[in-house]
Order: sequence, then C-alpha cells, then structure tokens
Amino acid sequence: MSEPDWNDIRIFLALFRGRSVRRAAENLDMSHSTVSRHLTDLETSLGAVLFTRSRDGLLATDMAERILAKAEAVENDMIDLTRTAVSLDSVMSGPVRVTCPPLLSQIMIMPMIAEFTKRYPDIEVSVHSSYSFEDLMRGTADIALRSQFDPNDNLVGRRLPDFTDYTYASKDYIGDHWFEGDATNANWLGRGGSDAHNKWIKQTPFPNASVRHDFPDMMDQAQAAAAGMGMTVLPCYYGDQLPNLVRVPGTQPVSKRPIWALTHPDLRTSVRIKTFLRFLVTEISKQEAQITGELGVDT
Amino acid sequence: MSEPDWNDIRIFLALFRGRSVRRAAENLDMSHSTVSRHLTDLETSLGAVLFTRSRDGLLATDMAERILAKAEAVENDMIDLTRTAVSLDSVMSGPVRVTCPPLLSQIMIMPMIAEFTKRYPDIEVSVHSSYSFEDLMRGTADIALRSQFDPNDNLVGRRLPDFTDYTYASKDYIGDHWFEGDATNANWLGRGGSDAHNKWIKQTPFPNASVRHDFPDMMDQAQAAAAGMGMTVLPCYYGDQLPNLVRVPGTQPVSKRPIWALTHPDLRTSVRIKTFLRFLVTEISKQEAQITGELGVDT
DNA sequence: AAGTCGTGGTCGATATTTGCACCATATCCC
DNA sequence: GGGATATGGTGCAAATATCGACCACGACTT
Repeated sequence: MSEPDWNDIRIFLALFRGRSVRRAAENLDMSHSTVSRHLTDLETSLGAVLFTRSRDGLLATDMAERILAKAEAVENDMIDLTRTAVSLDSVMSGPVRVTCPPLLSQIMIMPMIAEFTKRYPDIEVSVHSSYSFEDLMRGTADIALRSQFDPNDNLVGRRLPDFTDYTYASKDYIGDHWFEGDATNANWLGRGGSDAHNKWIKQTPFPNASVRHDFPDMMDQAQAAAAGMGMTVLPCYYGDQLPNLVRVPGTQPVSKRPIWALTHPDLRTSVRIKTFLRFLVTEISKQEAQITGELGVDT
Repeated sequence: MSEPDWNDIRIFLALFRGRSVRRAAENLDMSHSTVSRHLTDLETSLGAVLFTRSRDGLLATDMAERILAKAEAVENDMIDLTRTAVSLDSVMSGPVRVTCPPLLSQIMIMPMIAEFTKRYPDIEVSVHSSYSFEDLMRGTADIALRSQFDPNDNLVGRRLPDFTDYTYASKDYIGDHWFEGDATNANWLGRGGSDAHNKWIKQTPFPNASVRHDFPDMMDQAQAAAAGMGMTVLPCYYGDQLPNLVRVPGTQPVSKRPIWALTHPDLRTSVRIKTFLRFLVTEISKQEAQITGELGVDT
C-alpha cells in the first residue's frame, strides 16, 4: 500500500535482465540478500508478484512483463536527467583561486585539482602557496585552506579531518640506532630558519636527542630522513606514503592540527565556488583515514 | 562521480515546489535535516548546484529549471507504473481458503480480510475455524494459522510475533478484591469442557484461587470477566482492547504462544496465495506491539 | 548414490541513515 | 532596539538497512 521506493525500480530492471537475484546483485554491486529484500519490498508495495522463484532463477510474471516498459521509461528519463546535468554544468566557467600551505598543495591538493579541471574544463583553477589570511581578506583568493580559524575574521568555513603528525625515520636508521625498543644516539633533523632554537623538540617523544643538519623545507627534510640522516616529524598522510620511511616504533602522534576550508561570506552564493568547495571537501573526506593516520602502514 | 539516488528526484521535486527545505520535508513526511542532506547528496552526485540557499528559502538555479522537466517525466513514469500495477492486479481472481483458531479469526483476522478483499475484489476469501492440520493436508484449505509447527509435516511457513497472554479482570472487581496489592478472595472463571479439573490454574499467578462458573467460549469468558464475575487469562491483543478489562496489577505474562502462517509447498508458487500470505504477514507484523503486549494499556 | 554447483531465503553483527535538539542567521514587527 | 518567527546547518543517539555467513533445496556430474 505504501508508495514504492524509486530505487527499487533499478533493482527490478537488474532482476529482469539478470534473471536471477545473485546476478542482479552483482550488476548492482550489492549483496544478493538486500536485492532479495528489496524485491519483496517492491512486490508488497505494488501489491503484485513480479517473479516466481523457481529452481533455476526467476521467472517473470505477466505483471513484470507489463511493468517493464514503464520501468525502462523511468530509467531513460533518469539517464536523460543526469546527462543534461553533466553536460550543462560545463557551462560553468571562470576563475577559482585557492591558497593553501605549501606541503598540502603539492602532496594532496594538486591531484584533486587535476580531477576537478577534467570535470569542469572551463573553470580556471589557480593555486597560491601561503600561510596568511590576507589573500582571502583582500580578495586575491576565493578559497583558503588554513589550520587556524578565528570566527572573528568574518569568514565561513567547513572543518576537515584533523591532520595528524608522527615521528618518522628510515628503516635502516632505526635498525642502526634502536636497541631493545630504545633509541640510542638518535638525532633530529634541524628545521633552521625562524625556529633556530628548535623548541618544537620539547614536545616530541625524544626531547633530549641532538639536532643535526638544517633543512627548512619539509620535503627536503623528508628526503633526508628517508636517506637515513635522522628523525623528523611529518604529517602522516605524507610520511606513510614515502617508501623508505616508517613511523618510529613505540611513538604516539606528535600533534593533531585542525584544518579548515575557508571562504569569504560574499562568495558563498557563487555556484562556481560552491561547486569547487564541495568537490574539495568530498575528496578530502575520502582520505580521512590517511589524514588522521587511523590505519597502520600500507604500501 | 557516483550515480544519483533515484529517490532524491522526489526530494528535488518537493524542494522545487515547496521552495524551502522545511516545507518540502513536511510534504515528504521527513525531517528537514535529512532533506537538506539529500539535496547536497544529489547536488554532489550531479556535480551541479540546484538551489542557492538564501534568507527566505531556496532559489532555483538555471540548472534546476532545466532539470525540472526531466524530473517530472520520471515522476509521471513512476505514477504510470504504480497505476498499471494496482489496476492490473485486480485480474487476480479465485479462491483463498484460510483456517485459523476461532478467537483469532474473529478478533484479528476478519478486519484484515475485509481490507484485502477491498483491494483484490475478485479473490474469494473463505475462513474456517479449526485447530487441526487436516484441512491443509487434505487440500481443503490453502493457508493455516496455527500455534504448533512440526517441520516433519512437510509444510512451509513463516513465524509471526508470539502471542502473549495476561491475567485480566474488571476494574471494579479489582477494586473489591484487592487490598494493598494482594488478592483477597479472588476467583477464576472456569473453562469447563475438556479441562474440567482446571489444571491451567497451576501456571497462573494465583494457583490457589477458587474457580467459579463455567464458560468454555473465550469470548463469553471475556464478557463475564468484564462484568466483574472473576479473573481470566486472555491474549493481550484482545484483553487490552476491551474497555472494562485491565491487566491484574503486579502480574506477569502467563504464557507466550508462537504462531505460524503455514501453507502447503505446492501452493508456494501460486501468485494468489503468495499475495494473500504476504499481505497477512505484513498486517499482523504492524500489530506486533499489541500481540506481544509490549505497550501498556491504551484506550 | 554421493558430491558439487547454482538457486533463493534467513539471521545476527555492523554501517549507514534518520530524526531530534540545538545553533547561527536574517527578517519582520512592535 | 528587542523579541518572535522564519530560514538552513550540525552533532549525536537511535532506528534502519546492509552485508556476509549460513541454510535448504533442486539439478546436474561423477
């Protein structure tokens, strides 16, 4: 009696074409049990039996035959609808200017932008590495990825998964400097520059280890660590994917940094900006496990 | 880009017509939050912005306007489909013969059959009160409702919610015979007939209470109890709905009896039988709370 | 006759979705 | 200015749907 679930029409079509619950389930990429349950749902809501279950698969009833044409009409209209949507959205054109911290842009954001421009070829995306909010406030950028968010700044934003940092070193380095689970004579790689006194080491698992070398750029530092020159702290979505680096055994996350995708309130209504922002958030959320470091090391 | 959820088209239409998330939600009988979430889902899966959220409700974008026609086409096809299903299924005709215990048929099953025949006017339903399986085995009945099920009998069936029995008496009777939560001088109503020695009383909360009168028919007994002549045990789906009866305070369920809807394996493929069986199971499941006595007394 | 493969159906642990109670905001009205 | 009443959005507990491992049955093969 209740209205039929429109999704069940897809299932009906798959059942009709597959002539078996299991084949239909495979085509629909579901388990055969949920397909079976949806079939009974549809049958009860229509008040009619669509298939008689027999020894080798399903046999369509008269009712199923008659409904088929209507179901295919629904399907065609849906195909039509999605096609107009995806074809028309390429009308969207114009610039989208993103600003984000350097490492983030190189490692994570660029592939996403590549995907985005493939889908919306007439949108011109530009990326500018920076840590400040000025771009956004001054109107030289539309979207900013930042790890600080002060609501007073009159910006709107969505919070993304927290970026987690771990301690990394090369496998060989750990083999040479670890003895029964303890570090012996291990060293950090210096970050130089503004943090010349290396205060950050105080918050690590090895606050008394010595500091050697000086690599302000984080990617340089990662390469140095991979080459066995010492320990370093990296976002795990980056460190985990580098082949020669491993998390230093027995250590916990060094820090968790919140990340926001921010934009100016005036731009919230822009279809172009909104589309990009939504795309970005979806893509980043897909990699939540990598970002928060939930999973162990996988190669 | 994942395929759009077909149900989201209904939501899109409701949104377009309601011009606000909350109004659409009301028409769809959902909460505004899930409508909002589904809108975002649809927009991301289409890769397009359908509405700009503004101060007073939603404003349809160009894209929404263009998609509207297609969405309405889908809707019309769906309406068409359900209409053919509902009109064609009245082609189903022939007899369905049900057998079930007397009380069940009168109190619970008859209204359902009335509903069923309204929906399928050409199906002739006949009900025969009986406790035995013979009808089913001999082929004089198609469907049996029974509280015993021996798989050896070569029958197929579905289990329904357990029927729960409670102890009932009239409000006045309890007022007269109860003192600080204890029964004083209360009596059972005799069932007579085969159970002349009233062994069933042993399993009740008042095994030593006296027995008066003699009413073999359960509906007579219920009426006698409602008139204040004593206590009796009734299925709670029946006792709870009688205006003058209440569950005797402080008592637990006296018994729980499983119920099966059974049919002969040969009949399983019959569209007519299957439709009826499915209808019955759905309707009875709706009243699960009343049958198992989960809820307190409501009038 | 026994084993294997395919069919649909069933049940319980797990994921996902939903609804609810909030929040921030904007408009209108007094 | 200060409610009062709209709007859409969000975090969390509860309801719901999903999966996957089973079962029973029938049709083949061995």
